[in-house]
Amino acid sequence: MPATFKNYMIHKGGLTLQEFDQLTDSLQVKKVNKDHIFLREGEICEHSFFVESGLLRSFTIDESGKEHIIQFAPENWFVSDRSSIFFNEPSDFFIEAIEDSTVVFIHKDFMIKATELSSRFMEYNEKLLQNNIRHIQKRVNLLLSASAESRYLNFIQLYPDLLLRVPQWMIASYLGITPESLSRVRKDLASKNFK
Amino acid sequence: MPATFKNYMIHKGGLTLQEFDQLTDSLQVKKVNKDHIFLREGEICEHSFFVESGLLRSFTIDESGKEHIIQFAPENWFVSDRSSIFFNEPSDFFIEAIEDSTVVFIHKDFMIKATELSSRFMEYNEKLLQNNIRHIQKRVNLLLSASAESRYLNFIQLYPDLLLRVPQWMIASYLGITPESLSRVRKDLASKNFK
DNA sequence: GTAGGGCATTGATGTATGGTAAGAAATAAA
DNA sequence: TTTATTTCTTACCATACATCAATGCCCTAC
Repeated sequence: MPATFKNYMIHKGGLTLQEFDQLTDSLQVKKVNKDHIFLREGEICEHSFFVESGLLRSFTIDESGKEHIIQFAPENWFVSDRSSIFFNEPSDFFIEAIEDSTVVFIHKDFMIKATELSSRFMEYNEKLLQNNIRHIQKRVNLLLSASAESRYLNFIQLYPDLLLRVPQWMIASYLGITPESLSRVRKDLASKNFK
Repeated sequence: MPATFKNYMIHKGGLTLQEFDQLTDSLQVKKVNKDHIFLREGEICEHSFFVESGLLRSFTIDESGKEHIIQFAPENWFVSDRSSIFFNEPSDFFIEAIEDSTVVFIHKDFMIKATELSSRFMEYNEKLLQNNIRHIQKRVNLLLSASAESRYLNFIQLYPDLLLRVPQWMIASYLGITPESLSRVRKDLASKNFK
């Protein structure tokens, strides 16, 4: 039984206890180890994932074999390939556990049924979508306009908790720079703070 | 009467003629000149804009005064600041006409009412949202992983028609490079094609 | 026609970030 | 504990792209 997720859906997702209980067929909770892969590039994404504990990431791999991190998903976050689910297309990216995690597998039916069942859930779901857009949009803007250093500072502000949990090379990958560059950026910042 | 928009809504948006006619209060068609500004940074966005003819762009201006183009909107495209509309927040960006244009001002009520009126429109609207996410997501991935040259090539593929209509410095701005750099990229590509 | 403003190109040079390689430090494995 | 493996740092050099400045090219205005 997905305890955390159930609470989350009832308190934030706008579902009643009764509604939620009608939907449990589409849910599975699993404990997975670090490095477990939930989705591979080319597969069609059938689930959203809700992280009850632990930490996931989604990332692409480009032609030259480099990874580019799209998103981190710590406790109480969702991660999936919306486009793959919605358009039934092969996914562009991978989803993987960075830590041992407890994850709710939410079959795509869940969203459909929940939307039919509850207009409050529907509103919640649209809010998620809109939030998602806002977030990606800001990221585009940062990538277009900001230096590596200010993108890093922005990251620290947005995800202070992740700083400690995520290896630096992944943060670098999220920022669109190399681990070496991030190391240098950090060195510069440190020296500035001592002046 | 917004002829093109009406057709568009009926053929693609899932509205019936009757439904559409109930919603015209929320619509206004305007002819505007090149350089007309529809939305400024800091304002709360009250409308989506549908381009019947002409060409719009949305863009941000960073602290150092540089413009960064978010989106081009030619005929039959929508442009707005979804986040500003949905969350009632001041907008991060500007929307402006690049050409003399005929534009439908769609008050935010339109979407709400149309969604209540027609479940087919609701589906259409969600499809728009999902498409939007897919698109921005791909752009993030390109910005993270691809060189200026391949981003330009990608742009040509995606928007062959815009190539001719949009000044190069704006394409450069969309790609996240300077006009000078784009000029050099083009020079390189041209020389490659003669070998 | 001439004048002026935006736009594109080009060259010279600067800067931020990348690539490579080595070593240090941390973490996991044995 | 010792050994491996991964991660982080640092130094040196390479490269992509930015910046600055000059020139020419269209435009449109007059």
